[in-house]
Amino acid sequence: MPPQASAVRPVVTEVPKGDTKARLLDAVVQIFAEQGFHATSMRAVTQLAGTSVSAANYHFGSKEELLRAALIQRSAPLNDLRLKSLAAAEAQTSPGPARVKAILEAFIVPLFEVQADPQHQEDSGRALAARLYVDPPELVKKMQQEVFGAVTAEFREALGRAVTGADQARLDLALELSLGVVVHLISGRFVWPDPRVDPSGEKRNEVVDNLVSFATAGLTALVCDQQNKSQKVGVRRK
Amino acid sequence: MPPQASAVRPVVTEVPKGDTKARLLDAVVQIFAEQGFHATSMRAVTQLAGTSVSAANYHFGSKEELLRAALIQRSAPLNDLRLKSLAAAEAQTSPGPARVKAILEAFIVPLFEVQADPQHQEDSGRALAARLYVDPPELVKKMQQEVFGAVTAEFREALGRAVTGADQARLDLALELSLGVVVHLISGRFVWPDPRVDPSGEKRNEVVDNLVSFATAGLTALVCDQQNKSQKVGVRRK
DNA sequence: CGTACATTAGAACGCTCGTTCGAAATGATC
DNA sequence: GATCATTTCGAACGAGCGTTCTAATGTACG
Repeated sequence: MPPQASAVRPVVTEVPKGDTKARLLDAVVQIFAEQGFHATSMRAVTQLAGTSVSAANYHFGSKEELLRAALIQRSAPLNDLRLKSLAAAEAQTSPGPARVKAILEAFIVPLFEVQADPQHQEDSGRALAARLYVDPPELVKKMQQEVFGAVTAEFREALGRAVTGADQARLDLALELSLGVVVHLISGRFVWPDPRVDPSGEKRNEVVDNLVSFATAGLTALVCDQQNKSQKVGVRRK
Repeated sequence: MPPQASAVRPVVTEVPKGDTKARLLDAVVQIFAEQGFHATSMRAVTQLAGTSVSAANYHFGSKEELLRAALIQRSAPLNDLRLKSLAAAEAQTSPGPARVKAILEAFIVPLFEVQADPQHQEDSGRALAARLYVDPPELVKKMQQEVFGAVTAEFREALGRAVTGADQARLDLALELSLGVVVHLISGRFVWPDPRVDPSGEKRNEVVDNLVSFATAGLTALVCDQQNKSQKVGVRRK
């Protein structure tokens, strides 16, 4: 960064100008997604962004506010895509509610599509969302609700419409469990097919398909098959 | 190991004597389960254990070794209970493999039974296991494999016997997803019925029942209903 | 040119972290 | 009682953290 000043100066362009804020947002997303909140240091973030910690605090005020800004920015396209997919699913079966599988599809698939957005080369958008569900609560839980709460509520209502008669508590539990499946798959524990042996992403899509099927079957079993209420499991036999 | 030589020793009792190691193990489990590895400090642990950081390092050498010792100690009863339950499930349908639901039951329910062990008043054993799947990988992943790997492999094989013909990759994925459901439910994100309004634990057991049903339905959908391979989902429509 | 403004970098602050060290306790053995 | 290993503790070290302060940039307008 220092020795280009004299130069011919063909453009300037590239990275440097006033996009420090943008680079900081990119960097914090990337590191936070990989490491979690506690392990994400301002120095690591600013170094990755090619700037200084004081610049970061100048623009965002604090580490927490920096992360919040990044979350809001990054979650917007995901939220849009989810809501659009949900609307499409409901329109397809209108009048009448969408099928359960279509709803879950609208909830899950966008998580793996935003990744394909060429704007953000990394798949850190996904890992970011997962971190939100995985990091120690107090700090991050509020942001999670702030960023995803409204959209999740929409899906909850859509599911309620799709499976009339099921009691709300079981549906909430089922939705929570579905969320768990997604989070676990995203949170880096699962080893995805190597892009080099799966360039078309076909195998990755198959995994997503299976994920949707798994969640649909599980949720359906809880909220539709009411007879399983009788065949209890022998918990706490003592 | 040192101070049992004198034998008789009717009193002394209470907390103080040579059980510093035990108290440290309790403390590190409790805090790590709540906060994760990075947020767990030696000072917090030793303060909770009523001793000093130097004592902890004297007994265990480092923070990492302390956690490893705790994990090994705490996972042993869970592993035992799981394997015993699995053996019982397989014996019940012998000859011939156990049913899928029975296997998953043997895998999941013990997580919620060790908690009832009066020896360990806290339910931190569960949260501990969850942390293992949720904390940033590098440090903890090896411990996870070290502590749970063998038993998980046993269940994988049992499932392979139960659903003959399913391809291994899908079964692995399904098992991974089932694990995800459990982890998510355990990891503190889910708000359990308050023990004060549910003293018998009945509602908690109901949640566990539903958890098993969910996982069974999801897993069955992936590895048994082979026809769902055709009705693909529209991922990555671009 | 000079002034005002926004932006950035570097140094320093106070704090907590894991670890280490030396000196007190403690208890068993002679 | 003296000796010795085991155990515990307080103090300190160096490192990293988030944040703040100050000075140095560059840029736009009079």
